[in-house]
Order: sequence, then structure tokens, then C-alpha cells
Amino acid sequence: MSMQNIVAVIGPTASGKTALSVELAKHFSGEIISADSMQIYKTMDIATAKPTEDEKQGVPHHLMDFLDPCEEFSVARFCELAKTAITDIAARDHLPIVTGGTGLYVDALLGDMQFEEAQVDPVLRATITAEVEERGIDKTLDYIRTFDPASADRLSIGRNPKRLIRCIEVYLSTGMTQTQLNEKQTGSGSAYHAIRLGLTAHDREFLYERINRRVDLMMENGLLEEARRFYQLQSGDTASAAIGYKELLPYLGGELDLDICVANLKRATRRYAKRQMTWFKRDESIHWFHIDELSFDEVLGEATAMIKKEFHYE
RNA sequence: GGCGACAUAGCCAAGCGGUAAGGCACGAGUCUGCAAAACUCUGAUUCCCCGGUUCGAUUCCGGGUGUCGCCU
Repeated sequence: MSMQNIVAVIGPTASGKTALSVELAKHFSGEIISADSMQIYKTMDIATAKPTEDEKQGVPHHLMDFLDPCEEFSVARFCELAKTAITDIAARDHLPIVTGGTGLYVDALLGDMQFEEAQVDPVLRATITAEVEERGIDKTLDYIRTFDPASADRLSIGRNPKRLIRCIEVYLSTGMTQTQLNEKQTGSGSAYHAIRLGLTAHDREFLYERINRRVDLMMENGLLEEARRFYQLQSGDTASAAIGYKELLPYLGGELDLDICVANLKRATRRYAKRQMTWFKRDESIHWFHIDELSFDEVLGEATAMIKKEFHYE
């Protein structure tokens, strides 16, 4: 049997992924699967730039707006749910369109990374975290070296505490080293025939201006109220990482002026966009469209033609 | 007009006679179960300009220019 066709629309925040994917969905009777680590959460609407019902234009959206902010989420969970959604969409004879800015999610799904083993155990993770904090990076690296020298070498470059913790966690919970596990998990290539459409701008300032404007718009649309509500609920670690609330918190607490908080929020968003671009840059299979050089209709036209050709649609 | 203070990287800023700390921003990058997260790397042949003292000046002296404050 042939591989499942999939379109992926990726790129930094505020590049217009939502609008493009909705139009493509209308054209190819597609359904959208959001690959966004924050739009999964209910009530986090304005901050995550979640599309409104109007903007969705009746196109089904999956993996969006379904989880309570107090619940944790992860790449593994995403892949599991996304694969199911793809199967369902294909059964309806519709085209799955994966849209989102969370690079790890997109790559894990399309690259078919396997996540069956090495479940996260919160208690174990907490214990290891405490230990790493106490021992410090160097001693932790020495410890890792005793069972997985290859990982110790790899991790000694970035010295990223989270990675060290995960490396120990994998070993303690599975008995396998992360090196062994990664070899095993590296997907068999891919189960999908995917075409990757990327949106970005040649001129970075162009994108940054869009981001600044969008943040202003979010403020006009009630982001402050949403932030206030967010902090009245209890939310999990995953949801708390969202850009949009934590930057406004100092104002809500009376510690900073609002305009300073808004400026910080814009900066945080611009940095996020930059990190996204860094992530996607290394993927040479992405077909890029520059939104500062093409109109929306031109992008849509080219993307449509590309999909027809690639998937041999009439 | 008088008096005083200050002039160091895009911004904040230390040094005050021995060959330019640090922070922020920007930029570059890493990424296999919190990824909108976490983490790594990177900048001054030169300290406002001109002259002087000195083996040696960002540091001391004189002059200029600019900014700020106070006074009239």
C-alpha cells in the first residue's frame, strides 16, 4: 500500500500558518492537526493565537483546545494522538494537514520517532532533579560517564541540566542507556509521504513587526484578563511555560508598568520566533515561502500547485 | 552668563598610572517524553576630541566639544 499523504505547514509564530492551512484545507478537503504545544490547552485562547471559529471556517481542527491547563503534555503524547487523528482523517478520505510551530512535535511525528519506552515517572524525575542540583553539573557528568560515556561526551558540550536529568532518568527507568535507546527509537524513516511548506520572511524585521502588532492586538482583545484568569486557576508546568501570561505577571502583581511588561512580551515572542527559525533552518526538505516577498494569494497559489504535483492530484 | 558633575561596545556600567570587569539587548547555535521550555557561544587594536606630563595615560594636567544638575 502507498504511504499516507500529509501536508505540513510550519514556520515561526505570526508567519501566517493558520490562514494558509485553512485555505489549503478548504481546497483539498483537508483537516488540520495542530502541532502546537500550547494551543492544546483550553482557555488559553488569546495568548496562543488560537484560531477563532470564524477563522477556522468550518475546517475541522484536531489536537487543539482539548486539554485542561493543569494537565501535563509531551511530545510522546502528541505523536500518539496525532497518529490516531491522521488515521481517522485518512479513513474519511480527507487530507491531514499538520500545522504548527513546535518543531520537535512536527519532526517527531513526521520522522516517526518511537516513544514506547522510557515513560516519565514524576517521582523519579523529582529525585534525580534534586540530586543534580545538589551535585552540580560536573559531578553529574562524571556519574553519567560511569554508565553511558557517549552521552556524557555529548552532554558535556551544552551542560544543560534538563538533558542530564533525562539521561539519568532513562537509564534508571529502563536499564538502557540513552545512547542505546536513541538508536532504537530513531524512526524507520517515516510512515508518511509528507510535503513540508514553510512560511518565513527574508527580512527579519518584517516578521518582528508582525509579532509586535499581534501582541498589541492581543492586548486589545483582552489578553490581560485572560492572564488574570490563568493565574487564578492552577496550571501545570507545560501550560505555565506559555508566552503571554508570565510576562504580564509583574504588572498584575503591581511590580512593573504595563508598557514595560508588554515590551517584554514582544521581546519574548520575537526570541521564540528566532529559536523556531533556528530549529527549522536545518531541515532541508522544507519548501520556503517568504511572506515579505509574496502576497498571501501567491503563497496559496504556489503551495496549492506544489501539493497537486507532489500528490498527483487533479 | 556663573558654578559643579559626567563623557568607556547598541544600552547600563566597573576600572582611576601598567596595557579595557560584568550585565542587558542583538546575532549564531544545541535539541529524541516540560520544547512558547531549557541550555551553549559571540563583541571595544581601544575608553568624546586636541595637546601636555610620564618608560607607559581610559586613568594625571590644560584646552575644546557635548550632556545633565544647580545658581543668576
